[in-house]
Amino acid sequence: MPKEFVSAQEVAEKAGVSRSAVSRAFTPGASVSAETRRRILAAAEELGYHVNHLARGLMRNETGIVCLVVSEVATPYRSVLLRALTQQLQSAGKVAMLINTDRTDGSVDRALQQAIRYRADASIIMSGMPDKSIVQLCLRSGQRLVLINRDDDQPGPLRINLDDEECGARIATAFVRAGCKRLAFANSEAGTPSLMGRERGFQMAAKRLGLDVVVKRYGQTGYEAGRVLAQRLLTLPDRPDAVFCATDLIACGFMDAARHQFRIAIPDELCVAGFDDIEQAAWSSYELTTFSQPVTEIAEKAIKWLMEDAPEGEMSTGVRLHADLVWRGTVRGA
Amino acid sequence: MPKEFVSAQEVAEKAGVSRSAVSRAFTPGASVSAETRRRILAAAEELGYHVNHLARGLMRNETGIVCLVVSEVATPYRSVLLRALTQQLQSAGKVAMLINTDRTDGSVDRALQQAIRYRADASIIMSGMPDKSIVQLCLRSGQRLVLINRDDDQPGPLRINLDDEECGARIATAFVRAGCKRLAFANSEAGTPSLMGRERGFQMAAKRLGLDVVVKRYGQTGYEAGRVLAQRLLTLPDRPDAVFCATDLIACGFMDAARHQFRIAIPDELCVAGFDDIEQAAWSSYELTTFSQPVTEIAEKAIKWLMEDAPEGEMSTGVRLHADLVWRGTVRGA
DNA sequence: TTGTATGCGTTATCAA
DNA sequence: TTGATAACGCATACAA
Repeated sequence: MPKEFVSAQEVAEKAGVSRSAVSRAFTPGASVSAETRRRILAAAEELGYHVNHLARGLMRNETGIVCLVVSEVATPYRSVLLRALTQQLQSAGKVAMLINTDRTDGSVDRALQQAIRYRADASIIMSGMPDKSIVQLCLRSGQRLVLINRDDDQPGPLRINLDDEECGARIATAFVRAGCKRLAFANSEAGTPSLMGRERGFQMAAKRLGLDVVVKRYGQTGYEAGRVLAQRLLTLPDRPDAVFCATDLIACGFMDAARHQFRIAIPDELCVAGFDDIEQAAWSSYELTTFSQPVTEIAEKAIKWLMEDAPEGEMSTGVRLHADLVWRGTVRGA
Repeated sequence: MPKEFVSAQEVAEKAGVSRSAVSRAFTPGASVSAETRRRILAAAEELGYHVNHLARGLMRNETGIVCLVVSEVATPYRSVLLRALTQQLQSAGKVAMLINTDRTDGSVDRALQQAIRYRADASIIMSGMPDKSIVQLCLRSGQRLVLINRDDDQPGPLRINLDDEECGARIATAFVRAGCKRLAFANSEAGTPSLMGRERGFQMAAKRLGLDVVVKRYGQTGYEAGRVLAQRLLTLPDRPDAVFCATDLIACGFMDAARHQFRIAIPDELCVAGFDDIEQAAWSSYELTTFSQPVTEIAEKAIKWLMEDAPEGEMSTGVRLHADLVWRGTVRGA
């Protein structure tokens, strides 16, 4: 039980070489003869030796650790993004350290401190916003930072965002083309830049098309919020005939309330659209028209950037990706 | 940009003390005077110093890292379990390293090798089964292992399982009490011990009650499998009037097909039950009667065990937790 | 190609 | 309570 891990020293002795030889045998591109290398690997295999990445990180100033900072991992969209990131991280030879944050103050800051303690090569932030000072500290320490869907203007980190405003505009046009007159936007109170961007784009496009939008905001971005928002929007004297929901989860809650509680037919009496394209959006109980988050592309951009030698290109200022509109059954006249 | 992390040495110089003093200031329970400690912490704060956990782990033979080995993170049940584990890990002062596995051969083994390379204090396996030899290696290295929902009999790791067979029996009884005569079980081809346990318990209890069970297995444990299984079961000459689905996702797919494609009323013409109690099971489009995975309890047991000083109690042989039956609307006569 | 010597940032031991 | 010194396991500059 209290037996320790086997070290390079033991392998060296068993293979009858020096420990530097062992080190070289496990370093790609190092200068070792084929025969020595073979003997060392055999000894290592037999002893169950595995390079200590902590010690290696100490020497190389590169740990291979990438911190993933995220709240609400259990949410469909978040977990899909998490999967894409960890998978691509692994393919790139890195390893993911997962840090859960909550809505409390300083939660993200504490996560980044953890990243620093483990000397992570980079951190990818999917929730919340870190304090400027800690961002500066990370940057000074040579750690790379990626912010996903958190609009921010301080230079240094790579910022990956979507064309949220444009999406809002596109779905507004689609609603109008479907003959809808009374537009509504069902948002959460979270007020993150992406959510507000969708709201803004939707509202402005509607105004351009000569329509007003009634906006309600409630709770978080989940199913329950959708139910409550349905309650508030569908009891209005001038009931909306088209609703753009800030997330798919909100849309699901909204649709369930609309159908089962208000007996409203979708899309005949009410058009609905969401955002994220979570798995449930494709389920036949919903068949939700929605915008798809380009998760794979997001993960690619993030990891490519943090693997680069000199990330000081113009890319580091931020990239804006396109979210495709996925036509399903909740908006008339595809 | 190429500026390095700040070390204890720099803090020591700034505070006018030795680096051992700095080390002690950051070690709970070490012997430092209040005044010295204050000065050191002030200097550290100003310089942005954070203890290097890699170096600390090297000395202490304890890294604080716990590896989470899992496939299909993006699945509702898995992501909820993942959240519970990471949260409780963090509360316990540990940090989670997430390793994604797939169905390919040796995937879990490679994950555990990664755990060894980073000298993880423990690994928690939620998917697949590692090879005996690598399990032995982990154990010999002093690494603790937890297997969640993977039945296995080799001693050493803590094994956490549910009372799957008993759940199968309980829902069989409920179906019979609801007046159902033609029982079916919708399983995946994955054939994991937990899935097979549910099938076995269901089947045996039905036999005791004088009924046969028609079993179909297809695909993985997701929504699509449920749709296909509905196709196969609901077109049978002697159509089932009660189906126990191995997972909630299968149940959702099954119900959607039953309702929208076969126009079958649930629960009037068909009773359905699932397993996991994922969030969607509570959505009003499903209101699925199901068994709830005691995720919090699972995480508690796992983390308590791997934090213990001497885990050599009888607990290490394995624990079996109880899954509650959550009554909703898809089984008649609650 | 190989071995020797040195350093990475920390904690533990010991003497003061 | 404090400081000097020796590890921890590894990678690399340098000499052979």
